[in-house]
Amino acid sequence: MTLPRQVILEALRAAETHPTGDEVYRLARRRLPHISLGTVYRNLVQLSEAGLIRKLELGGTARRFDRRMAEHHHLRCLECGKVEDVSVEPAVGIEEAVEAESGYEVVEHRLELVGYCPKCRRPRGEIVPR
Amino acid sequence: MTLPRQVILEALRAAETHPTGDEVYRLARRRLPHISLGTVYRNLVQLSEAGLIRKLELGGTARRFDRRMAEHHHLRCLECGKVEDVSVEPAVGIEEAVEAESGYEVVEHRLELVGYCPKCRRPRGEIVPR
DNA sequence: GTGGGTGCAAACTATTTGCACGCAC
DNA sequence: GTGCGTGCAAATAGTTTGCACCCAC
Repeated sequence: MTLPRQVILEALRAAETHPTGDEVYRLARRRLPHISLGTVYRNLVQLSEAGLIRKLELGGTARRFDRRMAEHHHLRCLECGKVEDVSVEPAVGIEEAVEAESGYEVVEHRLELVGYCPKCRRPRGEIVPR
Repeated sequence: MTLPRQVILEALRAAETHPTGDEVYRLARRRLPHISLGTVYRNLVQLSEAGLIRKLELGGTARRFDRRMAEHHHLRCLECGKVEDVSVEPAVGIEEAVEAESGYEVVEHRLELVGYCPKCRRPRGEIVPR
């Protein structure tokens, strides 16, 4: 556990959000101004392989990283890009059901809800094509 | 509806899979050898905005496109990258539940299962770290 | 002749990788 | 001195965009 790795892990754990690699880089640079983007990505991969953080693959272009390890799901705002956790677990038994149907060995499932967060919601009745 | 657009749409509709932009490009080039990647992407965006195809944002690096417009979910093989449709709908009422909990306006939800397809599954009992 | 669509190439975003160096052991 | 981790920069993957041209109207 080197210093850059420590800083990256703490930055991620302190973050309210689910930062992208680039955001982690910016956070880490506050404490280590000379840290490189390569180091950040290498450590994010390593930390997620070590089971200390979780690598998310949600919609949108960038990957995000999550300090929570427990199984949970995500809610993403289409306007500001913020990603929040959702506590509901609606898909109990889904993996087994799909295994039986498809012949796949199902490892994991991911549920992502997308919409507009309270701040970015349009006032009622206003219809804006997006 | 120009010829390239027609070819792209038909390529996608004929495809068994959920091709990435690049795969659509390769398929389209069979009939239009001089078509450009830019044209393919522009038309994929346009077709999805016109509601003729669906743009998927699943895990993994590339975006995929889907000829099916009805709401459904996906099963992705971690080994060969293939993406199949899943017919189960386990998340009835989830959008409303999450709206009530979070204050978001939920537009859509996406469920993705990941695992290993019948071809890529390891034989029983063999434990291979991946 | 105007406008949308095209091919080509360059730009762009997010991520990964090659390489030389440096520090801990 | 060996080896892992680092900073830097270049490479890569996937997608988007600028530009000049062409063709239908």
